Amino acid sequence: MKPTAKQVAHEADVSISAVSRAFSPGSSIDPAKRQRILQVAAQLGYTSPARRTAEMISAGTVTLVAGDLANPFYPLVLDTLAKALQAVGRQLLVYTIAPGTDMDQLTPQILAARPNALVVTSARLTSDMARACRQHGIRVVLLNRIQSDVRVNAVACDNHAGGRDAATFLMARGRRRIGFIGGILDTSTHRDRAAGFREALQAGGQSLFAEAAGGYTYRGGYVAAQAMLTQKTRPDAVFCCNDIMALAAIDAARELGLSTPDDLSVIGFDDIPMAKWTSYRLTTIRQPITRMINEVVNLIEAGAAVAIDDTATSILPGKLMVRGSA
Amino acid sequence: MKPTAKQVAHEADVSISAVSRAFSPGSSIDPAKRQRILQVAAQLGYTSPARRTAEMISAGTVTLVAGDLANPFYPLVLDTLAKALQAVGRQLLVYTIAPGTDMDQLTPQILAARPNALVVTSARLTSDMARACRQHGIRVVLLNRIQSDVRVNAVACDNHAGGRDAATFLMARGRRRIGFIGGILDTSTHRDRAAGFREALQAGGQSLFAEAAGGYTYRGGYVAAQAMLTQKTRPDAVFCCNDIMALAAIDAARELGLSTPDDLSVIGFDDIPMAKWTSYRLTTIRQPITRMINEVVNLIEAGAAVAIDDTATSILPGKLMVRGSA
DNA sequence: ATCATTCTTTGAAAAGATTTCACGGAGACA
DNA sequence: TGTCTCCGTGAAATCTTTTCAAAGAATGAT
Repeated sequence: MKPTAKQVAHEADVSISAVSRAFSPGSSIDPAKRQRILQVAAQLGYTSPARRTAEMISAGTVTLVAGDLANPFYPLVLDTLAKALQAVGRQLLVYTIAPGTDMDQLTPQILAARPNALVVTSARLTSDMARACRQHGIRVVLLNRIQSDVRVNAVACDNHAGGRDAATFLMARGRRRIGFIGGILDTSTHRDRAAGFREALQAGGQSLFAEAAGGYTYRGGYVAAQAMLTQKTRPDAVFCCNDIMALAAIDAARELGLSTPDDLSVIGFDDIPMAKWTSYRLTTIRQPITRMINEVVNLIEAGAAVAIDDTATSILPGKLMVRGSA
Repeated sequence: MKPTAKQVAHEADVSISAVSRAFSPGSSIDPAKRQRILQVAAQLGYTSPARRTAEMISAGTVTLVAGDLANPFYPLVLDTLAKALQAVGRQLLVYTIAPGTDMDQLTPQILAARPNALVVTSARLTSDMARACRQHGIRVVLLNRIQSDVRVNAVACDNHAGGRDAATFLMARGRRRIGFIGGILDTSTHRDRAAGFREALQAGGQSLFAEAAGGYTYRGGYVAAQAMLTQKTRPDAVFCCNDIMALAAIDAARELGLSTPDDLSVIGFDDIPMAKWTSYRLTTIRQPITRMINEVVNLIEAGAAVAIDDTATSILPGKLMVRGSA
């Protein structure tokens, strides 16, 4: 019935010992032979008992690689994901990496834990990592980041539409000198939000009045806004690529004696809890976190059934929350 | 050399099969017999291979139970802990629970993952849970919470001294109507900070001018501050039990046309990133996160060597960061 | 109350996997 | 070239899990 080591040994024309050795790391065996045995074993569907229990243990484990916990949006994501996974009885392993770093040095650690799935948010997935995951049968879901260079599942907010909505809204309010403070240039969130924003501006007969990159941080957003607002002619509105930069822009304006929204309209993206604070009342595009996480969990759960290499991309609509800042 | 099932069987006067069954959950065996076998096995130091690999896999896993990710202090803790554990090659499992909830319903899930250690922050550890952990040899560390009803390790900031420092500082600035906005009454952070604050006030010949509880949330802090500031005679200073409530107090004051620090001095606790933002420039007690996490990791690593039931409590000094708000 | 049936528990034995052992061959070094 | 060491190997020994058959306890129907 169940495939045994003996069958594998016979098929691969080696001894039973060799099969056992192939499955225990660190035992002395010719790498080529191990490769062949593993291949035959995979074909017959054989797994060693040790590996079987290992799979038992780590069954239902999801690894999250988070890039930027300093942005309050991501703790929110983490919290939502943690609760969603708890609800379906899965475990959540968390790794964080410094923003901008890639995750290659973590690869061995991550793979050693043998998670069922890998959720990556706000961090770059290298193609090496993607390949390694595919090899180990680990389902990968990119959250809020779309990469065309690797074929993986992705769930994101409709950043393009969000950018468009922001532009449309500002133009409808009669703004004529509209600026944009971006995040990190080679991220899909930056690109899509910028593209949608620019596109709608163009459709409304306007073009970008000013532009800068704020690196998704408060500090960066503050510096960028300050620079924009101290020009000879300053913008009367800015769309910021995320909320903390938008809050920074409001702070910078305030520091210069400008008031929002009279002197400067500010729109952000994310709808972090601070956006509601009375000092800010930030108008922003809300990301549908709960729905996004549901989608992620669905993809992970489906992953067990469906073939592993399908590339589903799920884009969910954001929602413009109009508060006081624009 | 190594103890085998046969030895255990002989010692416990049962068959080898029985020993095997005792170790595989769900097999039919008399519970009393299993108990006896497990005890003999523990005495001889025998573990079944399945369990051995299971221990291999989950070796170095630390579980964090976080209660309140909405307070930006805890994402900071999470990030620091994640990086520290990554550095020593351990895995971090994360669970979150709604603030105020206790963690008993998570117990089976948490134990099933067989972590090496459990770090609990901003959540209540029940004595059942503590007992279960002790039984399974899981080292427990309470972070930023001290419970006298269970005997576990704890790492915290010196909340008492922090409260004292806040009071001393406000009095030195000539404040005479000093209020306090607390968190949740039955938390040790609240109690210790309040006690230290009150004590120093008393030593300076003053007493609390006003007092309210803000539940550690922005909303709660805002409401509390608003209520205090709309009294006939309002306080000229408030010490808030954490930073988000302090920011809320500043917002509430601002909304009422009061300025900080002229009309109202505000001091917080934690030193979250937002405290530095130019709209707030919050004077606050900084918690030494890095040192606290180091301490936690030390306790966990030491846990392997030292006996399991020692009750180490490590209190680290905070530091008053003087900015603009007081 | 009695008998049949089923379920649980159990050790013996079979089956399966890992570890040990002894051997053979490939390089390293004199 | 000889010897020594180290790696890879299958056979065999050892260890563990699983299957099997039997005994006993519990349940239920008559």
